[in-house]
Amino acid sequence: MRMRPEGDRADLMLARLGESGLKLTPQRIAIVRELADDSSHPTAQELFDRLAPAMPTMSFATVYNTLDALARCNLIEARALAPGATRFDPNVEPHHHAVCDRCGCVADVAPRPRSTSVDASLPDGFAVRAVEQIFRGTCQRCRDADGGD
Amino acid sequence: MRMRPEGDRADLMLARLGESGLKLTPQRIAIVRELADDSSHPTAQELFDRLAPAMPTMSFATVYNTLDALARCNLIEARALAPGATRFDPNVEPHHHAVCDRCGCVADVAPRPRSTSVDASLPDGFAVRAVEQIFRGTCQRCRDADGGD
DNA sequence: CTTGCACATGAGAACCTTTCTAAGTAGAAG
DNA sequence: CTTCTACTTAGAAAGGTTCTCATGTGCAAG
Repeated sequence: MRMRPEGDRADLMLARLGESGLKLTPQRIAIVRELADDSSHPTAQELFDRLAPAMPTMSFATVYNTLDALARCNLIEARALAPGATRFDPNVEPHHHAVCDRCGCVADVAPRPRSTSVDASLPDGFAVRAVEQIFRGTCQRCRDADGGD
Repeated sequence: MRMRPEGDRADLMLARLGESGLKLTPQRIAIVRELADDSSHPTAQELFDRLAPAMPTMSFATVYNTLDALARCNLIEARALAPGATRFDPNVEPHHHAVCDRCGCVADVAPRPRSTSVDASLPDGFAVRAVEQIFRGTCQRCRDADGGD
């Protein structure tokens, strides 16, 4: 994974969306641009709130429809990292997550080379597609806040 | 982890609940007995449905309150293994999960000895409390069904 | 140009999951 | 018996997600 100039990933996602036979409507373009370079793992509500000022008539249905279409094209992944709202991740390369118990923030964690080897005692006949790791704990900010107030 | 005679784990959980100053009401006893020896990771709804025939007046609030109390006492854990309803797990020893993409069933996976060593590139200052692993894929049943129909 | 069609959108309803509230109940303490 | 506290209940309310359906838009066919 290397650095990309801004907008590059959004353009790539839009191109792939188009190739899949989906129309590049203003709403879809706005959602893709909002999400493409965002590593904060936003919820549908958060995306909607950010887009609302620029597109006041957009509805939740469109946000969910677009996120669903992006997920089908393997351009984003929907993640259940904690109870509550689903989070959407534009990073589809294998990687893991650190989730703060207190504030709920999510950070990407690079995979370890060996973490793909599956020698765990899986159920008989279970065909593994992916291995997800979630590191639960407390982020720097929350630890600081804890000591401070 | 070793085999336990039936009811043993339920009794242990009830004893601990009592020690925590909580009353052992019929509702709580029923919920604990239903959950204690169940490794299917049921949702609140599933528990409610199973208990309803025996306790027709019980409400969801009681199910959630009890699950919350059990979680606070570290007798169960609430898990977000997929988008949708939270699942409740009576196994509080460190372990991982295999989740079927198709039917959503969940099976426990014994932890690997080395899997607790955290040499991943975590965010600066992140204090790890626990490492969760989720193996995503397809269970035997769904693979068989796929070939069969 | 007009018509028809397939696809998208928008607004709100509907649905599911979870939490909250108000009122009632049971049991222990005095 | 009275009082106090904890618990339960039913339903309302609050999030999150999906569905419905009328409307709109762009394109292809006629």
